[in-house]
Amino acid sequence: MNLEELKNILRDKNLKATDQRLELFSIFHSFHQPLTLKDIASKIKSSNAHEVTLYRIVSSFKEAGLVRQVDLQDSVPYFELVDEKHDHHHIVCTSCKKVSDFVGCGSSDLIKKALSQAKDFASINSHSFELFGLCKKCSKA
Amino acid sequence: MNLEELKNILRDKNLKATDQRLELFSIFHSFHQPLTLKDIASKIKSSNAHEVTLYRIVSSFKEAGLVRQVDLQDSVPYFELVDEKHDHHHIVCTSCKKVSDFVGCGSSDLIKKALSQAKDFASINSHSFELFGLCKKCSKA
DNA sequence: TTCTACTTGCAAAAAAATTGCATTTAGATT
DNA sequence: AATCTAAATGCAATTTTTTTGCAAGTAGAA
Repeated sequence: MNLEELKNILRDKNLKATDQRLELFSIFHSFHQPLTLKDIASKIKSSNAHEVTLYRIVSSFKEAGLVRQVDLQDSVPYFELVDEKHDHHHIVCTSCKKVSDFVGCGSSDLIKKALSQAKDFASINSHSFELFGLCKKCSKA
Repeated sequence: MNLEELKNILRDKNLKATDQRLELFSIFHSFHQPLTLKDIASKIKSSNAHEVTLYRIVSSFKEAGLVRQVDLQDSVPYFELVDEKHDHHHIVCTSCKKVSDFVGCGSSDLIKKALSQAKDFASINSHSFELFGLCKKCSKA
């Protein structure tokens, strides 16, 4: 997604394209991995964005469908850009917290299977799938 | 798992089998669905367990591997008993928060696939997989 | 029954998230 | 370019959630 597309999305949601929103978006974009609010605060500290503002921006991005909240079993919420194109998930090292990606969890078959089991559900709109283990470094140590 | 097995597990972890721990376990056992700390507090209110104690018990159960923390995208942490036997996951209605189960996400194949993609990872020990959608009631409304 | 380490209750603190309001600003309108 | 208005931000304060320290209580071993 480029700057113009971003501005259009924001405009559609009645969100103004402020410097801080653009900076936050570009941080997400350049790190493309899940970030905590503290991660974001440390990276954005050049400008003097207030912590409350980060909460509000992240929450508006979530509502706008730009950002998704991810649970990496680390007791703090992580956030990352929504990537519609890829069925993209995470592998997390429970020791050093390193995060790698993987693609293709085959969710469409699983969703069919799940709906056939759970007769009381009509449709599935999203899913989470994360793997937890040890990276090679931590595995040796 | 019966009472004796539970006591043995607690004993192995140097955890004493107190009334509150046994009651908390039986709550998890009888509801067998993910519960928040508030859920637990409301169900246990017969006895006068202090909120802090619930935090501590849940956290000790987590460390003991009895309980797992589950993210249902509801901004509060949920907890449920670990069920080693079943590869057991949740379908959550994003409207009314109803939770159903489904079994068999085929994680072993996915883990193989993921490890072949993420060359920097040695092993996977656990995974999360939850589906979010609409139950039939909310779908009609 | 006694003893000791683990547990709990209570109060308090720390951390995380939310809210109200005055000021500022993006971007539409003139 | 100047003006206007709804939305955004900063700041202070509050609320909610989670953690901590310590004295008193208790499970379970000796």
